[in-house]
Amino acid sequence: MPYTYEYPRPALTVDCIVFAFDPSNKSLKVLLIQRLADPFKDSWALPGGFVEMEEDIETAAKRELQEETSMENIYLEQLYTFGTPGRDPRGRVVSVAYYALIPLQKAQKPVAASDAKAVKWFAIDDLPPLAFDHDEILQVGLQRLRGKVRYQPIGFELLDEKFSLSDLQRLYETVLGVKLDKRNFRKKLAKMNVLIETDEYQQNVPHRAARLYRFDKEKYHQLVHDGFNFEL
Amino acid sequence: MPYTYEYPRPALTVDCIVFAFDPSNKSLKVLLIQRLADPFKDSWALPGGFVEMEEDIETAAKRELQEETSMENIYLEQLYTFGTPGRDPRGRVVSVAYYALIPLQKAQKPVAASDAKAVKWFAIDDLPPLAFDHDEILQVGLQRLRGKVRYQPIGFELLDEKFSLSDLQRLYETVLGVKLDKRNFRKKLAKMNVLIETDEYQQNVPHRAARLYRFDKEKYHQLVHDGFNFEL
DNA sequence: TAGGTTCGTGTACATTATACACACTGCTAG
DNA sequence: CTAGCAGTGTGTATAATGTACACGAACCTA
Repeated sequence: MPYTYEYPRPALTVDCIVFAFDPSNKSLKVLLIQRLADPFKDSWALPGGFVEMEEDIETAAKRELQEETSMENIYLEQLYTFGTPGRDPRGRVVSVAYYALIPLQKAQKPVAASDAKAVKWFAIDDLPPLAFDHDEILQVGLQRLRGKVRYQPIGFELLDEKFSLSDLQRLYETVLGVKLDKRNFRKKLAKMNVLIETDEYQQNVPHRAARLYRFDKEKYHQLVHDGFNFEL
Repeated sequence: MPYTYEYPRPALTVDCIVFAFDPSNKSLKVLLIQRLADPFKDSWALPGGFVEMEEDIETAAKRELQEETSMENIYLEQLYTFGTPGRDPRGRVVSVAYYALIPLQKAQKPVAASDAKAVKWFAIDDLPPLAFDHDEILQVGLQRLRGKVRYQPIGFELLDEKFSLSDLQRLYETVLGVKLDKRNFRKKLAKMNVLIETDEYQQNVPHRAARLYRFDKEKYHQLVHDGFNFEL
């Protein structure tokens, strides 16, 4: 059933950069799919797809994400819209890119959707070449993540509900690519007042177990609203 | 000459928020057009229009801008893409919003393009109701401007090539909505080392003339690249 | 020439950032 | 059972940065 318009129109897609953090080896990971069909058959690419006509763009991104990770309530933010003519060999395709932050544990086993041969986590510093302009999209996403982490503690979105302070520090060190001082890091966190101490401790670690903390979303939103500086 | 596709496609437009700053009365202004045609005939709206098929999205934004302001080399940045179904009564229209920063002097006399009955500068705190979801777009743009000003001195884009330190301070006070201390403001600026003192002074002012400064773009780009904090 | 308006400048004090080390816990392996 | 390994958790002194604050100089106008 064909659709006809008076003027030509680009196709509209979404692409998602799904970031996760693995505290065990301090690596930032991205979820990629292996394409099942041409163009770029068998290449790795960002998960994504066409936006349906009655569907909000962000809803489309969520739908695509859910197809791969079967997760709901994911932190999702619009990143940038890419629309240079020629970025897709099939014709003019404009893609709205989103990035998602998820705790690695909650998405250990991504499943290939119908348009993918495989789905896999890749460490950010060991990526295969990507289809289309997805390399560029990913770079923009990384930059944004690094920038954002400074004035909003989005780091929390990348950790499990309960986490140790060392995990949090490792996350910041990985994303920002710097080494932080343990005592000073904790001092600043304490002042921010967004952590809730729990009575739980790490389990099954071959050393003294660290206390686990939760994250106070209400206080956090207040602070973001007030333009608080979360530099660590 | 009709264009036919297998699946339905949204139309793609750009909208531009053009910010300018008037130091004389400390007001931040936005350029609006009055619509010539339905929908929202005679309403005020952000300048914008359809993206052509062979044209990059940013190029489209620049083109639309030039039609209204006849300025080139405008600071332009992609803001956000709005695509909620129903935001345009004519059908599904996805709009990539940009914001531009220009020195007011360089665009004193905007000219109405073919799709506009009038073009006018409005103070940000005295706006008419806007067509479509342009109120929302403008709010997002304002938020972004306020956020950005803290970690990138985009304020400079809003001033003439040569400006006094008081103008710059007024700009920051207006955008951020705070009052700053003159001596501390200058101390911080001096440390940033992005200002070049000229030998010129204000002309035709009814009081002691202030020295004019220029802005060292090279040093600035270096600092932005290094993640420098421009909070003032 | 007196008065109005904005310009341009420095210091003392409070706050915040940084550098730095060691005893404790809990597990593991001999 | 105990020695040692790995990671946890805690405080202080010093340097750097931010903040509060006032007045004489320049220039124009009436």
